[in-house]
Amino acid sequence: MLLQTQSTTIRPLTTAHLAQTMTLLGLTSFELYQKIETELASNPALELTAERVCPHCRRPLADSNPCPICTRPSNSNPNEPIVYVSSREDFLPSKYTSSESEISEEGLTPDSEDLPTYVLRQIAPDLDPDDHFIAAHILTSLDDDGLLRTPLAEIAHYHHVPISRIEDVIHLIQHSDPLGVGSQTPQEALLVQLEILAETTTIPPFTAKAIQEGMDLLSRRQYSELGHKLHLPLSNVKEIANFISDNLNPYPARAHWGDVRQGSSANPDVYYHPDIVITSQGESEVTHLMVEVISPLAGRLRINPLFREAIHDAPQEKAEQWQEDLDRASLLVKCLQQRNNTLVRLMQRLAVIQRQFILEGDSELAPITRASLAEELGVHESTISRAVASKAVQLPTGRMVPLSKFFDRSLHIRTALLEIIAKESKPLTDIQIAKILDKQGYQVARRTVAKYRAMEGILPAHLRSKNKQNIR
DNA sequence: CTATGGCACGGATT
DNA sequence: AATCCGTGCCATAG
Repeated sequence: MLLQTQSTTIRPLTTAHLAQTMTLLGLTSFELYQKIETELASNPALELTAERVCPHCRRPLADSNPCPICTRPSNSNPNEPIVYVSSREDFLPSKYTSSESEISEEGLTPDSEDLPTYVLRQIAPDLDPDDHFIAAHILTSLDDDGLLRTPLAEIAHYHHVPISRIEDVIHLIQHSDPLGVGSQTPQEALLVQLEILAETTTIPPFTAKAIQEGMDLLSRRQYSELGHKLHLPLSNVKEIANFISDNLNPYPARAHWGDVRQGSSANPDVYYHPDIVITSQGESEVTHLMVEVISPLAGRLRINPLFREAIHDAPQEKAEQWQEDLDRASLLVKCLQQRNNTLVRLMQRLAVIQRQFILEGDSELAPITRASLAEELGVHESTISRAVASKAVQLPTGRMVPLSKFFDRSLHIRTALLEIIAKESKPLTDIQIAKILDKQGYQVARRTVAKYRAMEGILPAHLRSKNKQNIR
């Protein structure tokens, strides 16, 4: 394996060293930024050097290694990705909103973890700063479906504000992507989506009414009764039902995270900060991948040499304090290096294994486990787990995905499934889908097909029509 | 009778 | 040790 980061030979590990490395590894670049910032402010032994820039390409460099792009041998293997630590200015966390830290604490599942942050970024520009707390509270209270099950009164009481104000914030949240998040019921979510959709599409008459008044009948598919209630012929009711199942999603969070496209209709001010950025260079056969592990600092963290000098003739009463500062500082620097080193090695390997996925998309994702990678790299499994958890990657397409997606065991099958359903001329049952998948080389039980379908938010065959339009 | 969702079990993964 | 995931069995809706 070429291109290692030269500088870090691993020294004898103290337990403190180990513990801190572990901690740092699990942090996102934003959290890292916070940590270093406070340390920098309180510890005189640390200093941040001026940013180092590659003399050739003017690329900012975050470690002491030579510029990986300019020093790279021209005959290098194109499959060998360039991985390095970068401090690109446009990803520096100093630009992030400060409300961030409050959001990501609750014990959410990894998949939904980023939803609150994602939504908050969208609404932040329109949000009264005083309401940030409320928004954060609401967003972290969402269940896995993106619905808010907590009574509004409870939230209002907690923040000592009138319910109407909570409702205003929710209104804002509901109208961001995924549409309808933060609704209290599936019904409400549908109505929000319907409202937006009405601007661009024609909607069967009485759809809103059907949702409002006949939700239970609708979900139970008791169409004839519903028709009776609304005084509509059965054909109209079926039309409404089909429209809803084709265009609306009662559980806003279900199939949406991961589909996040940047820049589309989302607010341009919205900042989604990756911890790792992958870009591709060149075209066709000789595409090179460049992987940047984002360093949250413009410049390099090191021990202040003056401080190191000064400590020799420190006044008696300060000596102990200073020594402690120095130790802490050097520990942090070392651990930081090690964190970066681990991440670089991890990405080095991942970029090779998942090259196809990065370039081609979901269907090419190789199903690998953290454990197998840990073995290859010769590190403990938990190291990989930590490194992978809660990190966001920006792919060359601009898509943001959680790093954990690189370890998704079933994604490739799910995309195959998605494709089958997209192409179907008439709704296929789970068993039929299972058979087709089997022909394609994916052996899955019929029951599993059903689960994947649910994961993707696709309705069962009998209430699916061939109309393959999505929300928006 | 067929298609699907719920529950729960066991093995793999973290 | 805790959690996740695929799967089989069974009840239920259509």
